[in-house]
Amino acid sequence: MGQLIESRADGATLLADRPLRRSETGAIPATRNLRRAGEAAMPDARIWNALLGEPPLTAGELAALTAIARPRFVPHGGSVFTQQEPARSLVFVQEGDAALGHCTADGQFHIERPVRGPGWLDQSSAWIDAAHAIDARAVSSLVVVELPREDVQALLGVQPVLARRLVASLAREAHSLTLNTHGLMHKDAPARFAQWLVERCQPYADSPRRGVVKLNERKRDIASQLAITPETLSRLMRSLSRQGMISVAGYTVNVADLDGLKRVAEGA
Amino acid sequence: MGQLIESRADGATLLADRPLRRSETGAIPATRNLRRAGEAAMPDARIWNALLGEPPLTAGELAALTAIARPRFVPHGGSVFTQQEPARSLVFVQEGDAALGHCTADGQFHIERPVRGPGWLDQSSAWIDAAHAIDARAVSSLVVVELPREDVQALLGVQPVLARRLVASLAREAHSLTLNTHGLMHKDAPARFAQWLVERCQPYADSPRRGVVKLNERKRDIASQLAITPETLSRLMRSLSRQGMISVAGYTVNVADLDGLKRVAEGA
DNA sequence: CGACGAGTTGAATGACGTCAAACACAGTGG
DNA sequence: CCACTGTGTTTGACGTCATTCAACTCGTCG
Repeated sequence: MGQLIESRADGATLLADRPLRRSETGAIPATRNLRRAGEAAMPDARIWNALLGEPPLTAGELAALTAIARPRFVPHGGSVFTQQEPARSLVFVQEGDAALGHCTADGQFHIERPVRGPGWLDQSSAWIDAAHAIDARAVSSLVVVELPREDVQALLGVQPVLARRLVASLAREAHSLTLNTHGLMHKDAPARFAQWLVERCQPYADSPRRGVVKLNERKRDIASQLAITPETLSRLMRSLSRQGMISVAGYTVNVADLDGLKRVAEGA
Repeated sequence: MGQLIESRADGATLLADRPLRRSETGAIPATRNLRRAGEAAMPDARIWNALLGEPPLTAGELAALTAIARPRFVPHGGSVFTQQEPARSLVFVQEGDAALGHCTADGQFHIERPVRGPGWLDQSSAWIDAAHAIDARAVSSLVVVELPREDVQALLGVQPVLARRLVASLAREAHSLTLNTHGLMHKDAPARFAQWLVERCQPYADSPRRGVVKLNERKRDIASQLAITPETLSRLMRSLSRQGMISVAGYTVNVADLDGLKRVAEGA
């Protein structure tokens, strides 16, 4: 009860969904895999397929992967790995919400990229005997899985299809990092935010120019990902609202002009 | 003759080396490989080892790679590939100077990352059937080599050591892109420029706190890489000079306080 | 010489960050 | 039901950093 209610210019009355509060994220999700450190479940087919891309893996490949997986439990707020720490495994999140970012001097953690559910945290550092490039933290309780480099390397020779998948996965990351770098170098804050919205906007089936974006994270964390301050993000949302491109109700953003948003995302 | 001469506060009189002028870069370098489009030489062992990292490749591996290499000549200023263009090969520069960047509306090319001699231009897009993430242009005349994805993929199964190398090479790129992104998000212009200097500063053997950086590109291109304007770069150099950390003579930067520079690079 | 391109410098503008105050809401304990 | 607190967001005033625009220098090339 008692959620934020706002009435909008278009006549719709929207019920704002719950913001993510610190105390809530602390609660351990009611998931069968998260009971205790010792008994974290091994990743299943769904996880591996989500990590390694489209064509489903064969039973043999799944078995080979599962054989080398080293699952590990990380409590909410805990550190998965830190920058400078030498990487000896490929690391991914099997379940839960994590974030890549870096720790400031005053103990604050600045999120650069959130990583949800099945998703890689670091699939590159271990291959080149380098330290992890950035810190990784548990935003919720997590099951992370480590794949020791030597073991993965041994698999490469035996399972060529798997090798192809791992390469593709790494390539996907390099590709998206390249695009991301490009955006940071040449786009201003409004363009980056508009792009962020466009990327997660689900257009309505009946009117593809409109859509909704649910904000699942605190706005300050969104700002952090965009490399701007929460204040600036707030002003950006107001500015886009005034232009009639979006309307904001708590943690729900109604996109009224997706094409306009795309234009802003390209511009500058 | 008639090079720029500046006298400095520390009393040294320095002969500035030649800046890169547009017209000069147009000249085809006197290199045996660059005669005509048809006769670009196949990459040799030196090239492959530079591309794929430390432990030298075996004769068999070299032969396998050379068998699938498709060399191609690109004249100075020409386009190697463009954004949006679907990638069907891994692409690297065998010889010459290229640059990754993007073309502005008014025909200007903004350099994001220069790529010299043996160096990858795009080793990720082809693996995921994506378009090239950014444009690539020839800063000098080039021999670029394309490795068709299917052929490389076939190699993966036969040459596990080669697969390991390709993965490492891709991982190196992902790792450095991650660090780069980090810098763009959290460091201001002075910090980024200081880092840029530190990275290419060759410290003197007898006094490791001092060193030299030769600028091989136009300053506006350096600015472009740092995502700042030439004016700002000029002011930054003056500012660091005033603080006594560097002294600038044309296209030679004398680093007087490497530790100080490193401090600036970390700060902010 | 004059034109041009590269670099520098200064003044003005703008974008974004910083700081402080106010507000909204959830959770607490009376 | 109430006040009280803590966290998250919003808003405004202000400062700072970097870009923009315009002038000017220097060296090269025609």
